Amino acid sequence: MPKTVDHDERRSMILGAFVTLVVRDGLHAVSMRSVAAEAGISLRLVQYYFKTKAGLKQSGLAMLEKLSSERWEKRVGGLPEASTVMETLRALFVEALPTDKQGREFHLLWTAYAVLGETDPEIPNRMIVEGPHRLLRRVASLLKQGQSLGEFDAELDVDSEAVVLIGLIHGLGTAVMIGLKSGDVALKLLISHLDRLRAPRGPDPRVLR
Amino acid sequence: MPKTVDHDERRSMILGAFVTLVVRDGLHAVSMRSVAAEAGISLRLVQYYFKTKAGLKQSGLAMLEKLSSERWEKRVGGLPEASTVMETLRALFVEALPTDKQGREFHLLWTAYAVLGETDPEIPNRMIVEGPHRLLRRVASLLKQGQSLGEFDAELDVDSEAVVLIGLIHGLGTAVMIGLKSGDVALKLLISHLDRLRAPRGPDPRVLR
DNA sequence: ATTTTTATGATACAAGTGTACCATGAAAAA
DNA sequence: TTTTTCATGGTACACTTGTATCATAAAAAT
Repeated sequence: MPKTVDHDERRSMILGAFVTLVVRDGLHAVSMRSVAAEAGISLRLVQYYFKTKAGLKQSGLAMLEKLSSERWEKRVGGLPEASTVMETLRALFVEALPTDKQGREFHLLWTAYAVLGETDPEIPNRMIVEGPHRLLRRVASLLKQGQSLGEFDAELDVDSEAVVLIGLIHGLGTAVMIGLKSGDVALKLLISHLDRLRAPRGPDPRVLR
Repeated sequence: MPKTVDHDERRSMILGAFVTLVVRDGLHAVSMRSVAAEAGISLRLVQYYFKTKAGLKQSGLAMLEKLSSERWEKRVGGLPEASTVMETLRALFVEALPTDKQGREFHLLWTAYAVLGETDPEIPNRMIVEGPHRLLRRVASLLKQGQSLGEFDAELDVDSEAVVLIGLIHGLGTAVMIGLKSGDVALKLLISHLDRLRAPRGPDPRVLR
């Protein structure tokens, strides 16, 4: 092999340009040529590293999924050792709501893919549903853990509440995106909703009273 | 004027073809020519009645908004005279969730436009936010009415709860669309959520405690 | 009966699209 | 040193796109 170039690095560099363009012009408006131009390379190279446009779009979605997973892991990892489940979930809200530029980008990207996946057979449905499903299980597991620690009402059906939570996250996220409500308000509403799930009576859950 | 053709009828006929194509191929894939073919007319006529493609897309969104308003009015109007606020809201859920074909179409269309509006300057943001905003006020007003009738907890901040409700409707709707959860489950979750807002203790709310 | 207006058809045009193909420098393998 | 393999450039092809233009049947207005 000659030039010994790092394919993975090359690919993620191109995907960076891809994401930039999707955010700016919309997923539908991105072309092989525009990606090449944005990445500062030739059209031929975009073909070389992704073969087809469908490949590029699929890789874009896969990368989106991976990146968001990593960010979430990192944020949870950065939490203090003795954090409550409540605090962990709050961190998820901050991460998932489109409050900052990164959050807006993610929401836009994901929703665009969700819409595209509804009509485009080149985007398999499982690629869309996979991420939310993982998140769903994770939230349910957190709620269950919170239940056993006495943070949340023991009567709750954690699976149901998890669905409601991620539905609420996405729905409020969309409300923020279109400018119906601000990110701050959405976050506050999400937290108040979570407060409703708290264990009844007793200010400190760890002290049984 | 010669042929004396009904422009409005013509336009809504073409918009019907437009919607059919958006649902089948996605908003991004609809072209002037495909709309013409689907409507069984010539390309020239699509131009004639909508001038430009931007005009077609804007009219599509406007029609979507109008149709959904009308459907909602009709459903509420069809409710029995003595319906509770709770029942009215339940009717909204059934109408808004993508449970049947029509519901799925609406959710897909609206979300596609919301995504498009994020990057396309030809779709003014107010056209996107207008519908949700009207719905928001309506739900808030219903909740308030329900409060004064004793159906809902008097302590509730109805405006906040309205935002949570429409966020939940949209979020769960998306969950149904991508196949994360079924429409039945989503509806059940929405209703249980509404139950949480019920007035505490007291079987007959109209009799004070 | 002539003129004007309306509704429609056909088509041309420039731009942009994804993909395929051919060429080539350079580095590793032989 | 020759040969093979990899990374890249350039470009051509067949389509599709939105829009503009020219033409015309027919009906209303004059």
